[in-house]
Amino acid sequence: MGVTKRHIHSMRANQIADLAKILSNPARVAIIEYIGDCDGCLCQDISEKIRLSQPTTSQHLQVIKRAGVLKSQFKGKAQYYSIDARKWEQLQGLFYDFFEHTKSKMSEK
Amino acid sequence: MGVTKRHIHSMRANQIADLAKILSNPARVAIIEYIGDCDGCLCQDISEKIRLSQPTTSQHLQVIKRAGVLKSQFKGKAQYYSIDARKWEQLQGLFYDFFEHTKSKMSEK
DNA sequence: ATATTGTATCGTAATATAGCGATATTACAT
DNA sequence: ATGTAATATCGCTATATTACGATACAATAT
Repeated sequence: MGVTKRHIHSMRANQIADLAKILSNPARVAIIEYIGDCDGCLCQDISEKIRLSQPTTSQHLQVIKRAGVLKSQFKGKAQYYSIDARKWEQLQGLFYDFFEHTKSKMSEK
Repeated sequence: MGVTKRHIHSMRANQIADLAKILSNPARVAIIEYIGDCDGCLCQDISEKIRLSQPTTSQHLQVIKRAGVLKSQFKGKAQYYSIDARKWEQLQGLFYDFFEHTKSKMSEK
């Protein structure tokens, strides 16, 4: 019926899918790349850099933030975004484990 | 307008997004996990295992295959799917580089 | 030739996603 | 108090994705 059937899959499969979803849009990849560069970026600057409107950029930022990968801090009226290094490390570990686990199962055969 | 604007982003950002898309659905993650286990699986078996219909499973298999991550081989009427180890390694490398690159930029600041 | 079996494809419906303009909200400045 | 600037949210449209039943296709078996 067009809705992803989350409940039939394992927690792990859902978790990996949720995190992969963050990177499944090139605008979000570009945002993460840019924030890595400037460390403490404004939405407006990001918006200009990646050439998407401010509302669209803001929405992508929310998606990444909801997943815990972004930190943000108000300084006056401006909001400075940066990557949460701990979460980033954690995310990397999750993918790494998945890749390695799959490989180890292959080589057993 | 609801269409991802691929052309405004870098090749690299698009490439990462395309590959992340493979893992952005728990059914596909589950399929990859299962194929890793059995090495040479039938669509039907996978379908039963992940509890999605045969057509749905077949579609997901095509998505993963189109990205080059699956190999398949007919033996009579049956089609045996397995993971392309080289491509898997390559995929892992791409994600690894992205994570590391982002981290290195963060630590410079 | 016909039946059976395993896959793929078609058609369709429902939900999700991506994008933007308009508007609201918030904080600082004057 | 009013204006300005940065961000977030609302409302909308168009496209993409997910899922399934029905059906077509291909290879073996009878």
